[in-house]
Amino acid sequence: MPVRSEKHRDRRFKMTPQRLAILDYLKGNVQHPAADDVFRAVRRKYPTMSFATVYNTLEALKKRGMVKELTGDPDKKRFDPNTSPHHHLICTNCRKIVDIPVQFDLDFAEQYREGFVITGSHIEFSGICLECRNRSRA
Amino acid sequence: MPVRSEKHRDRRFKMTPQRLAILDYLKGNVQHPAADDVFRAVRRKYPTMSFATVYNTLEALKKRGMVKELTGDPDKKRFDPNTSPHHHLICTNCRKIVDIPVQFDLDFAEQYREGFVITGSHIEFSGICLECRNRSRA
DNA sequence: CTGGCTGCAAATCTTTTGCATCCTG
DNA sequence: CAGGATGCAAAAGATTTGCAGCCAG
Repeated sequence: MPVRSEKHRDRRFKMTPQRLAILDYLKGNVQHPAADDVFRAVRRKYPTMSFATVYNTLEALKKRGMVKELTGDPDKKRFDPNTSPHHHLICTNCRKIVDIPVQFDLDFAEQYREGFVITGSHIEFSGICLECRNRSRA
Repeated sequence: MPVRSEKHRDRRFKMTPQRLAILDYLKGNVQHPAADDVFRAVRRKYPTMSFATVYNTLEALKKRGMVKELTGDPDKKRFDPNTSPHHHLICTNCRKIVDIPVQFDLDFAEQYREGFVITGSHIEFSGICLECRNRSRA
């Protein structure tokens, strides 16, 4: 993977007002928003913001490693601006997702790799959040 | 969770020809098929099989713990008839998913649980499968 | 200037739902 | 026979795409 292409990619990442607004919304956001959340939030400032731009921007950010796409919510794609290694804990009731900034040793025997070259790992803990427990008790 | 309700649920699980065909297709299947895969495969024997029945049946099986829904593929819901505890390795290129029948110690400090009661965990390893490596090399 | 970006709408894809009819238990 | 299950079609969501015009670098 030549450094040249990396440079080119970054040079060609135009900082449009829309993209700045999306980046601003994502910065420090720990809600793990879906494209629709981003769209609704950013549209307040930019009423002409379109879905296509949101999807396009999220895809561009994903390619550049600036956000990660989450798979824990089976109903829609959600995004995480926190790109440092961490895991997730998701409420099976309300789909809230929180970060678990803990490292685990996840090495396992070659024999189970089925010819894959392993590039990463991610743990998805499931559970019920405090709010949902309180709600169901009411 | 009263035993009574469990009995009722099972008693009311009617074994229709369609459901038997879906169960037969799923049995021992290690492809982690999506609803569409199930539909296309089972429709060969039952040309009148409808999507609604496939989704309905998969949902019913999921409720009864007979299949598990996977989240590793962000494009669609996939199902796993292997209900024994295991993890997954997914090819980031072709989305092939293989089982990793290894146990890990995934305990972590209370302080990170954010008030959740944890009910489960699942590791998603990512990588590139042999076929995709060979293909890209060609 | 120019190639990438935006907005809008239409198209795709996946999954869900309403409802009349059917059939398992 | 009753209530759950099926099939069909339409609806609902989420995501993608085509394209003409726009603008950041």
